[in-house]
Amino acid sequence: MPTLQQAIASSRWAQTLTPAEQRRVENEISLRSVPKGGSVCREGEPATHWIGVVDGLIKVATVSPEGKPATFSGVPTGGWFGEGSLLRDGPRHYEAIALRASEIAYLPRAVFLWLLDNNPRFARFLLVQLNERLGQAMAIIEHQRLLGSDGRVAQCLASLFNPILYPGSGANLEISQEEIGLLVGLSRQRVNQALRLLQNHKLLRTENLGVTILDLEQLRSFEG
DNA sequence: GCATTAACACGTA
DNA sequence: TACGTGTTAATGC
Repeated sequence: MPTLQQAIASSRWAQTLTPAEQRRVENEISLRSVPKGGSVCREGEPATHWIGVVDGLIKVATVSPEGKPATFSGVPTGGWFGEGSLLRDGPRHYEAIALRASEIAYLPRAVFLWLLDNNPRFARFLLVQLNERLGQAMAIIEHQRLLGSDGRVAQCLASLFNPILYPGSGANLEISQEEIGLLVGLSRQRVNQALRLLQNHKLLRTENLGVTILDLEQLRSFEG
């Protein structure tokens, strides 16, 4: 169970803060334990907080009117999201579900905007993050319809390992094959098959609980 | 063909 | 014991 200080220290943007800014963040941030399958935030509700994954794994998705889920991306430990809805000051266009028991941090909108207005380094961090997300979205659009299941698994893992968005993770990520399946919309067995194929191509190594990336670039451009 | 569910054995925390 | 993994067989689109 992480403390407030550990939660803040694990976030890269926190290192841009002045002592005074750090104090305000510590005072106003809140932590919540979300059980596996629990809701982190709901589609349609007003965006009141910036949301960080202190520990765990969540997926960000929408549900179509027919009930079909569409996953945008997974967010592992160390990731922060929801800045788009905060900047627009509108309702969230997506929901977030915990894929495993997770510790989630909520930073109030007022503090987020205050940091954005007063700290250029924080603003720069946000720009880099937004730009990186845009790149991810483009990659999804470009590949989604062209790739088979193996390619989608490769893309999903490559985005989870994005060193700019999620610096803490390193080359190894603790994620079960079932969790990957939930992210990309495939069965565990099919994910297992895709992982073995990618392992044969020497792009990654499967471990007992998780995967180690050997070649992020090749993984990102894998087309099957 | 391709993916899914169900079922089983195996290894590890 | 509980969980994740590797594998196979039957079923559906």
